[in-house]
Amino acid sequence: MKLIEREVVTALRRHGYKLTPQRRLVIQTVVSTQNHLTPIALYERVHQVYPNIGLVTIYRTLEILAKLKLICEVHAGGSCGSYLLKRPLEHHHHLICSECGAVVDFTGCDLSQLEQRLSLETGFEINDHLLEFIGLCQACQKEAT
Amino acid sequence: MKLIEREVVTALRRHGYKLTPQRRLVIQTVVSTQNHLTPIALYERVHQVYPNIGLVTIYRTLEILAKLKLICEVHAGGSCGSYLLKRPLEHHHHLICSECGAVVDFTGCDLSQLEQRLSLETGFEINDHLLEFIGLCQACQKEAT
DNA sequence: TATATAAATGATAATATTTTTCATTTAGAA
DNA sequence: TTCTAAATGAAAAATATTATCATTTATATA
Ligand SMILES: [Zn+2]
Ligand SMILES: [Zn+2]
Ligand SMILES: [Zn+2]
Ligand SMILES: [Zn+2]
Repeated sequence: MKLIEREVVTALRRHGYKLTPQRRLVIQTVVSTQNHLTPIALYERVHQVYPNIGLVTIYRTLEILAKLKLICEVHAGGSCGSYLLKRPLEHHHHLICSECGAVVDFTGCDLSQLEQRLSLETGFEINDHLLEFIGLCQACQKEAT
Repeated sequence: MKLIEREVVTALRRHGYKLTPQRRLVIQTVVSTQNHLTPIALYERVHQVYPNIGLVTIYRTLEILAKLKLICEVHAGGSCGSYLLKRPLEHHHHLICSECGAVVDFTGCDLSQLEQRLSLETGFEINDHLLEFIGLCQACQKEAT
């Protein structure tokens, strides 16, 4: 068993979750791919070796792994289905209030240095980036007191 | 009519889309809120003043506005439903191949200066950030030739 | 202004995704 | 080995999104 796999398994155990063969397989699959996977893509892979598994089990296992912060969510390419007027038409990003959903735009991200470093280190041809800051707007800060 | 609203309307016209009362209302609503909205939240608002509107019209209008790049998508708080093992448990981000979904992790984002600037400028209390780079991995670059 | 026409709408159905419910099975403690 | 709470999977329900199609309408043009 890979070291990282053992770590995930141990974390599950430590939090009192049982280690079922289904969960083992989900973990094995997640550990052994470099790609991000949707619940359904994951289901299809696990299903190959364990045809009896239910899609719900995938959802439930992902839920636990997310709660224990053992997996990350990827946004690029997908859609969270929430939209906003593009106020400055130029390149900009958002500062978002997690409480009320208010959005403030900002320009001047300057990630070019980081981008160049990553390009060199990984060989990726970088085309775009996604940057958001999450916090509380002034109004929601006051309400929280 | 607000200046920005007129700009959106003009852009629609310029691309040959008809200006229906339904579209006007969707645009008005998007223009007049600082919050990001889901299709359904938008539907509920427009529905108040135009009870006959269909949810499909909201979807279709958003689709057009997105294609013309007149709206932005927001990810914070939502879920794109794609997951990945958290390989370094420390704070890190992702470099994602838009072609094959391969993900490379990187650390050292250093956004603290930008974060501080935004905090001062907007009064937000910033708690988190979302950062992803999107591009083509080496393998997919070769395939593209 | 009246007319023609392609585009847009909304009702409905279809598809896709995610969550609930519940009877049965099972991992792990004792 | 036995017991019990947790986990599973089938099925249904709830949500979200997209497709189909008859009807309506915005706009170009006569
Ligand atoms: Zn940027
Ligand atoms: Zn997202
Ligand atoms: Zn790739
Ligand atoms: Zn960071």
